[in-house]
Amino acid sequence: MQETANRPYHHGDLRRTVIETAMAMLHEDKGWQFTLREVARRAGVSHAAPYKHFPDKAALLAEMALLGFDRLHKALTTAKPKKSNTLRDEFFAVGRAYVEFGTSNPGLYRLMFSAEAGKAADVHLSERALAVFGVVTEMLERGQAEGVLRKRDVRGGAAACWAQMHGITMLTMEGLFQLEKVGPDPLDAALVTLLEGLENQAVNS
Amino acid sequence: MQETANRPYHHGDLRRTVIETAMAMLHEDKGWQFTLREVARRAGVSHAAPYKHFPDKAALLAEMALLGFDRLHKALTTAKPKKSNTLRDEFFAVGRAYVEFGTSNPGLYRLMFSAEAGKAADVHLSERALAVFGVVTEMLERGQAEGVLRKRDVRGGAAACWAQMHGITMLTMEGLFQLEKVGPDPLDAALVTLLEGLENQAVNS
DNA sequence: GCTCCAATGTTGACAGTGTTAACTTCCAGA
DNA sequence: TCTGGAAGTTAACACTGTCAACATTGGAGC
Repeated sequence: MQETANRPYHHGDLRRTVIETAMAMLHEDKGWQFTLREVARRAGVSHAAPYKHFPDKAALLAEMALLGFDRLHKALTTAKPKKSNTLRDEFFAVGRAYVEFGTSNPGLYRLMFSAEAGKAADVHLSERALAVFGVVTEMLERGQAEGVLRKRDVRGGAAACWAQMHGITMLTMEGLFQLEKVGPDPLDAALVTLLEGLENQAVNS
Repeated sequence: MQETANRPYHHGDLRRTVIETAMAMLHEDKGWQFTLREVARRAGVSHAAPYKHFPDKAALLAEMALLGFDRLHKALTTAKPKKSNTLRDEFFAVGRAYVEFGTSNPGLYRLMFSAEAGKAADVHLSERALAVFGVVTEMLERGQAEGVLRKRDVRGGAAACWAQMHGITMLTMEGLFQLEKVGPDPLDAALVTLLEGLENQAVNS
């Protein structure tokens, strides 16, 4: 991108390039920090060019956060087993996919839940962000319909699930779940505990 | 602090003042961002003075994070009911205190779990940070000893608890738990679900 | 009591950042 | 064909973290 020789004056698709470059930089430094000027540099464009596409750095962050929620949503839905499996399998598949997403995109995941990104636009209240929540809710509804989970306000259970997965993810990212203090497989332990709190005790032995 | 007239050349206790000022600024902007120069300004001291007490901004952040863990630890232990209450009461008291701490110190809480603070020194692996984990572990051990909680590797259960509380706290801070999507009292719902996942089903009805 | 030194505070500089304004280039629609 | 506006550039501003060189001081050792 650096050869200024034959590069046309107009980039052509700078908006997308900026986002992609920023995403790539987020992947390198897990500190989820990147500089707008460096993004421009890598895109082979002057440092003020991005401002023709984003009013603000915060706007770019918000956009990226939304993109992150899209990807997370996709990761969860594709992880969900197609065949009519037991709810337990689905539960673990989704849970593990959630944590997996976070730990393999720590910078992006951090950004998605950071104050800077959320403040700009109401990222977290957007449909794209809440779609993730929807995946969990659907799963619980199915569980209740099948009688595997106890009948309760689904929303509360979904909140518990979300919180649990989010918590596990962040603590794993921080390296806290690799501690011997936390036992051999804390991720599974946490998921089991959560699931058993949701289950219908009368049915499942 | 701004009157340069009678202020002595040496501040006397700048280290503490810097930390306190930074803490105060953290409280104002929930964005957990503050600038070293502004801290110095408020402390009535030149912009380079803090460098005589902290090698780095990261070092200051790390120190503040550790202080945060101390405060959280204290908040949890003082919230724990003194009288020999039921475990359930203790559980809810500690859980609510945890979330309460986070939501009333969002900047500090964010800092405590941010990558920047953790990277510098191994903040999260320090005894002061793990003391918080100890509170949860103790609680679960008591529960198992009393037969209220099912006997299992305590560490896994403690991991689940910690993750759940951390998750609830962050999602609450983000305003996600004020959504109608999430039901009337998501905090309690999440805690109940967690507790019932830990409980010994044979004993409790 | 005096002296000197190390700790503490100050000043000035440097590179780098986000952001804006004024200017250029170039494509698309009249 | 002409032209207006979208897209990119350059130059500047105020700000940041950090460092080196300098100033001030309280206190340890004589």
